[in-house]
Amino acid sequence: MDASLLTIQPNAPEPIYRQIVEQLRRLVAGGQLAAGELLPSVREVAGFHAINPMTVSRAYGLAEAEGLLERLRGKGMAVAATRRAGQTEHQRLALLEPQMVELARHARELELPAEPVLRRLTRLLGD
Amino acid sequence: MDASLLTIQPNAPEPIYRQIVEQLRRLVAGGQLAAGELLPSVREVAGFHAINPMTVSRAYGLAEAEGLLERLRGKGMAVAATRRAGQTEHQRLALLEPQMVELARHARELELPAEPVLRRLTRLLGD
Amino acid sequence: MDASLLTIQPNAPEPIYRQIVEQLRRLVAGGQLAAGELLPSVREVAGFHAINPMTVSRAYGLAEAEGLLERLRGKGMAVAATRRAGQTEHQRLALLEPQMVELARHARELELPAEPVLRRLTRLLGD
Amino acid sequence: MDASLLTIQPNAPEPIYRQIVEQLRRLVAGGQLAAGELLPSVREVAGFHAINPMTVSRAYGLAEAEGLLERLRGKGMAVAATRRAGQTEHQRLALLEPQMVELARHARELELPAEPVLRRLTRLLGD
DNA sequence: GTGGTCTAGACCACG
DNA sequence: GTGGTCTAGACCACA
Repeated sequence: MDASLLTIQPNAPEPIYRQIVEQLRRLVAGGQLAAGELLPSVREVAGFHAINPMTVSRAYGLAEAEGLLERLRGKGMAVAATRRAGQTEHQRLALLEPQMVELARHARELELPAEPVLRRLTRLLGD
Repeated sequence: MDASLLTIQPNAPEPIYRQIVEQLRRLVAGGQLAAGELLPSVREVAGFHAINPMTVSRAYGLAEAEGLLERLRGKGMAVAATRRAGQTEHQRLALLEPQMVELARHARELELPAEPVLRRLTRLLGD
Repeated sequence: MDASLLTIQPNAPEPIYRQIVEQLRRLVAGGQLAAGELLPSVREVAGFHAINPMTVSRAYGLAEAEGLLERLRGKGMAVAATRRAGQTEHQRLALLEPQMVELARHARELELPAEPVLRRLTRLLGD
Repeated sequence: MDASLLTIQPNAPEPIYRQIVEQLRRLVAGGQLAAGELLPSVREVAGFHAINPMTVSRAYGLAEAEGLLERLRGKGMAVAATRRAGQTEHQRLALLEPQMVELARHARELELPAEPVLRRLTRLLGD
């Protein structure tokens, strides 16, 4: 995996370390990161995105704690071998559920009908 | 307007005062809060949702600073008279854009095709 | 920047947090605070002037909201990088306009001729 | 005296009742309101400026308390007979002192030289 | 170390 | 009745 796979927004309200952890979760669930695959080093990620190494380290640590990653001594962090890549589509969709619920609530507050929202999302998802 | 119009999630990562400000923005843009309409008092909102009055006051203050609300001395806060109720659908959709972009990015990270995401959202928006 | 650069008058009708915001505006516009410069920490300012940290925090937060300052996570608040230090003299003079208009109105109400007012101000500005 | 002599800014941070009291002080000191002169009624001022009668009443009450006005039974409020109209220029200038000091401080914070400030004020005072 | 959020409560200003 | 300001202090999040 390459450091450029991660998207970091330093000024987002979402803290950086959590941006990383959550992206890792999705990339593993979606199979873009296969079990056993080696992650870029803390220094590499930190350098590439110009962020504090401690922040990356913290993210890796949390991902390890939840069983997403595992530490390979002398080699770095890798996707945990126990992770079967690619959960079912249904399981992956469930990870998006909270965000979709919130989006729907906001659309309702804006008195937006479903149609334009779906049209715009169709375009965005089509990329 | 009634204090029950606001939805507060005390345990969300989003701070309460910002939840309020952002909901006000959407409710005003969507026309559910008309220009000139009086908002529930700080104490009323605080009591109803069992939060500290200062938290509500902070939200109202910020909304005033950005020109969304205005203070009617001795009467309370009202939607700013300069706010034309109900922007165009296009303008309201633009307020959802960042959230939709993020949702699409996450779906891509999960390697989810567009179809199941749109199907689920159609249901959620239909309510 | 040093905490002593700020002048706080605890008994002025102008609330403390706004005294701070407005001083920051002028100091940045005047170039005494350069873009990127780190501000004294909340605790430092609060301690130096014997006021509550939250009061300072509130001022910093508002200044950030209006794009004057930016948060450097873990390091503190700094003058926003987008702020070009030192606007033109004309722009800075415009920031004084409301106060000058009000002063002139009061002089007129007092039936004071221009001459003694200008003489006194010349002295005050000469310091 | 006519209600239109008073300038009211309902949205200024300065509370309305104090705007009135301070204007009365200056108009009396400057001689535009002569000792014994009758003021417009509370209702008249409130109606003309579209503000709450209680606010005007409070201002009149305070002005009476400090000996600026006096209540003439059945006739209304008048400038106190003991007020000699027109203090010396020096005394009137002293009433502007705090505002001039503050203006000078702000100019210094803006790194503005005396010359453009005085030039602008000359124009404003000349009206 | 940095700032952020929230609370509980006092007190003020305004109408 | 309304909102505003400030305090003291707890606790969290981030680097």
